[in-house]
Formats: sequence, structure tokens, C-alpha cells
Amino acid sequence: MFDELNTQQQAAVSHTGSPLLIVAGAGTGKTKTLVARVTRILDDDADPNRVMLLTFTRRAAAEMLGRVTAASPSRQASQVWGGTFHAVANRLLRSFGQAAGLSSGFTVLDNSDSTDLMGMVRTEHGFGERGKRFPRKETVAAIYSRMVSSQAKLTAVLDTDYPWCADHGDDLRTIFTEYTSRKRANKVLDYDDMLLFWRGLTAGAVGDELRRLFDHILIDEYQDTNPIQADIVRGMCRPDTDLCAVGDDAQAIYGFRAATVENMWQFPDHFPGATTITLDQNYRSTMPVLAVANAVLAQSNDHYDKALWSTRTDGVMPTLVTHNDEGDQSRYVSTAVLDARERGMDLRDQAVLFRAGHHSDGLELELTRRDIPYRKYGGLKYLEAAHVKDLLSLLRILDNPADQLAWHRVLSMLEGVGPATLRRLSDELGIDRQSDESLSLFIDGAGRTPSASDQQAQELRSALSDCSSTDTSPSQEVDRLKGFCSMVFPTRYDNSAARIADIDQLAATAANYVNRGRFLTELTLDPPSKTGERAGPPHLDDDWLTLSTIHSAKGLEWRAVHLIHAADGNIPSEMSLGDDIGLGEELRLAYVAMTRAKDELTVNFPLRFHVNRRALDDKHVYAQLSRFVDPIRDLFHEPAATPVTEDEIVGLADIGLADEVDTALSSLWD
DNA sequence: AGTAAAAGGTTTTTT
DNA sequence: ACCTTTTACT
Repeated sequence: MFDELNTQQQAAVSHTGSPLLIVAGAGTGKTKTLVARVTRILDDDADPNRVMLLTFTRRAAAEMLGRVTAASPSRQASQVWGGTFHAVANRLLRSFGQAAGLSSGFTVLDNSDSTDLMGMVRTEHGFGERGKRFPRKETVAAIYSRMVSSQAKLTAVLDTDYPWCADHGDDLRTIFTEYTSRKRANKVLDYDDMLLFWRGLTAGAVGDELRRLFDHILIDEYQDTNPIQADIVRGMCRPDTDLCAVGDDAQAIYGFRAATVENMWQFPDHFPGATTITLDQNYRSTMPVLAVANAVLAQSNDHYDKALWSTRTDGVMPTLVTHNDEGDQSRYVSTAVLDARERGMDLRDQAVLFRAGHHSDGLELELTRRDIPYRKYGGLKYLEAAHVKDLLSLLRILDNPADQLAWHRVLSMLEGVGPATLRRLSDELGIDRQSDESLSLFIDGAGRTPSASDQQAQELRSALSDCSSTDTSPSQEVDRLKGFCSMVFPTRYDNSAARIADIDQLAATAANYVNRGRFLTELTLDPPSKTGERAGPPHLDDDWLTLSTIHSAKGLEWRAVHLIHAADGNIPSEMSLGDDIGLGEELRLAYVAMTRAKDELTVNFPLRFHVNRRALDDKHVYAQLSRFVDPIRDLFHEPAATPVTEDEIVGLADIGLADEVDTALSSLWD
């Protein structure tokens, strides 16, 4: 493995004796180098349990460790502490949390949970009541999170990022105070808490103990860490800890989450004596693709002294295609994907990338019509679907009866329970007082539920009873609770059958776990990405096209990349036009998207797009090509706009059918 | 009074 | 698809 590396990569792998920063441009073999370095460390007889590999997603960690194992299973790479900052934080807090006054049975709140809790507090304090404008709960939660993770004062955050909320500083303070104490009382932690508590532990009494746990710490995607994460890294290092961080400042795209490239730039200051090694030979893409990517980056105000180069000087010019509207774009891309497959590129060698989750809506319809299997990453998560949250809330009250948020959600599922009844029930069950008795009280019949829901309440009580009294596995519990869901879903949701089917899928996922709490935590820290609904069960198709937001595509590569909706306002997003910092990030996003392509890059741009998301009306605007692409059009091949021919629509029987049906219908009243 | 049904308006990116 | 607001029922 070592022999296959270039000189710089080899240096990065074998370096010892001081902290190491690897500055690795896109496609320069960063993963390969990290894998080789972990391998080398284990071959040097390190105890795998004393090696920590922090990555941006759990998938990345699993993949890297898998590759270490593949070379030689005896290395026991699975023992390495691999995962995201949050996943490792969770693991450490379960064992050491007591030192910080944390109950080991805490529940983790995901984003929408914390937003809901924020909303609960907001409503209870009567903010935003009729007439008075007040930031929405999403905004309140976003302000809070930005404040916490950037470690800035509330007033500073309001000034720079939320000037229109500046008037509500005092009310926000009230909400934040209450939100925090509510979290503690409910024994729940939000994402930010996990990092804060980890950092707190390193600074506290058990700090030395923590620092003794690991001899080797490796961190991937260091440019996308926030100040707290940088503190954690410093806090986990002894003077002799072997530290290695890898990053690329040109690919920093998580500024909205308070990540800062300062962490990379200050690495030599934070870790005196640090060595820096730069990787700049790109092994991924052809020169024509890199020429475009480099030209995008060169437009930045920031100075990136990296021009990627490759020995792959052959290759086709990237293509820039202008379409009339989104429909044309969807049809063109679908056809292009199939054409590429005919030329020998499997669907799995191709990806469609876009700025925002909903940008693929139209394309997904077209792919479904043509029976092209796909998987979508990023965008709306399966876990965020209301009915899935319903079921998870049921599991959560079993796991942590102090979880007020989960109780509220569960009780509201009952017919006839609105805000008023909910308040009364909470009182009768002691939910607002975080009584651990709430669950047993409820099971034993406490809490006067409305008569309209007698049957439902009875089923709920008995289901909860079955799941809490006997020694049941998570999947059995999901299965048992499904009965209650089937009673409640039909009145609550439109397509209840499909939603109940989703519960089955959840039961299947649960089958991999023996412990309910663990199941819940892993699900929130590493949510399964939603697959296209028509793509079928994941394992039936062995070849599928990837649809992904640019953010979720980080670190991945495909032979062919189709970038869609490259209009100004989408890339860069119009939300980010306010300041140079935002704009810079959008530019890097475009750069990340383009550097995912190995052989073929196509940039698509629909001239006309609907103002309203669901395109229910015909309101539209004419868009301009992305400002990042327009100045460098000469680096692209631009085919003459070819209208989609009728041939390409063959097989789409419903085109004519819709007219037929409409005619038949109107004949009823004409 | 309190809940349910209907209408209206909104969504960047994610651990 | 979802959340909030409005209106209509009990």
C-alpha cells in the first residue's frame, strides 16, 4: 500500500514526532493517505483502542476502517474509535458524563427536536401571540445554535447575522435560559451540548483520564470544524499525543454551522512545532475538469494557493447546457444518464448534484417515470417525517420518562387531545415536573383521557406496558407499538397505509440493535438518508444513480457528475448574497461540486424556473447563469440547445392520458 | 371552552 | 409535506 503513494503522501504517512497538518486539495488521495497512516500506526503495534479517527460522517469512518481491515484483518481496525465528533462525544459522555453531572440515560435531541422544544418554551412565554411579530421557532433555534457553536455573544450574533431580530434580545435571553434548564430537567442533550460537555470534561477533573485514553488522534475535514471542536482536540492532546489533522481550506462549506477555517490556519499556533505537508497532485479528475474547478476558485477574493494538476491531460471538455425550463433539464439529464450508461458508465458511476434538497423534485419524477433507480442523499430526512417522529417518541418515553417533548407528542396523538387537555394530562401525570413515575402512572390508568379516545388510550397503555414490563428487543417494541399507530394514523394522516409501512421498515432497522437507548441515539446521530420512494427497497437494485446535495457529496467522487440548477440564486444561493463571507462559501460549494467529477462534468442551467416550490401555478422568473460559471464559459463545450424530441417521451403513456381523462371529465359538464 | 377541519403560507446547506 | 392561522363545529 505504501509503495503506491507519492512522495508527499508517503511523508504524511510516516511522519512522527510532532503534530501534523495535511493540507490536501480535492482528489489528492487524502482518504488513501489517511487509511495508509492508520494502517502504519497499527502496524507499529499501536493498541487500536487507543486510536481515535474523527470524521465528518459515520460512513466515512466506517469506509476508511474497512479499508484498513481489508488489507489485513489482524489489525483489528474495528477497535479504533472512529466516527463523528458527536458520536464519539456520545460514547465518552455515557461513561464519563457523571463527572459532569450528566445522567448516563440521557436522550439526544436532533435538530427538529430542539426546535420543537424551543417552540414549546416560546409559546409558553406567550411570545409571538397574535399581532406581535416574533422570530419563528426555527429562527430562535438557529440563533441559539450559532451563538453556542461560534462562542459569540448573543448581541454579536444578532448584530451580524440576525439584525432583524435585534429588538428581541431580552426575550430571546429568557427563552434560552428556560430552554437550557428544561433540557437538564428532561435529561436530554442537543447536538451542541454534546460538544460542550465533551469540551467541559477535558477541562475538568477527568481531563487527565481522558487524555490518557488515546495515543493517536486523526481528524478528517478539519476545515469544517467549529471553535468548540478545536478546543476539544486541544483538550484531548497530551504533549506527546500523536495528532494528525487533514483539511482543505478551499472546501470549507459549513460556515453556516459556525465551522471556521481559522482552525486550520491556526493549527501551527495551537500546536507548536507542527509540521505541514501539502498534497496537490490530483488523481481524480481530468485536466479539462480541473481547469474549470481551478477557474472557479480563482474568482475568489480569498487567496487559495492551490492550483490542482493532474497527469490526466486527456479527457472531454466539461459541458454547459442551457435549458428552457426545469422540465427540459430533467428530461435532458435523464437521457444523458442513460446515454452514459450505454457508453459503459454504470448508474453507480454517476451522480446528480444540486444546491438544495428540493432542487431534485422535478428530476425525481422524471427518473421514476423512466424507471431509473436512484438514491437521494441530503434533503429531507426519513426521520423527520411526522409519523416516524411519532413512533420514536413512543420509544423515547419508554427510555426516558422525563422526556417532556416526547410525552407531549405521544399524548397529542390521541383523538380529542388538544392544547388544553394536554396541559391537564401533563399535570395529572407529573410530566412537567419530570417525575420518573409518569410512565407507570399512565400505564396504571392515571390521566383522564377524553372519551373519544378511550380505545386508543387503552391500546396505548397496554402497548407501553408490554414494552416496559417484559424484556423486549427494540424491534419487538416497534412492532408492538405499531398496533397503536395503526389505530391513530388513519385519522391523523392522509396516506396512513404508506406511513404504517414505514414503521415496518423502522422495525427492520431496529433488528440490528439489542438496546433501545442505543438504537435511539444512533438513529439521531447517524440518521439513515431517505431513499427515493420509488427506488424500491435498498437491496433489490444493485445499480442506482446518486442524487445528492452538494453538502452531502463532500468527499465522494463519480465518473460523471451532472450539476443541475446552476442558476444565479441557486448557486450562489440568494440567501447568501448578503456578505462576502457567504458568497465565498457558495463559491467553494461550486468548487466542491465540480471536483467530484472524475471524467465527465455537465453543468445544467434552466432559464425559466418556477417561483413557487411545488410549481402549482405558472409564476416564474428568467434566471441568469451562475456568476461563478458565466465568466468561464469558454472552458465549457456548449451544445446547441436541442429541444427534447417526441422520441424521448415515448413510453410515457400518461402524457396523452391526462388529456384524455380531462376531456372525459369535462364531457360530464359540457 | 376546546377540538377538528380547512385554508394559507413557507422551506439552504447538516451533526 | 409541514406548520400556523382561521373558521366551524361539539
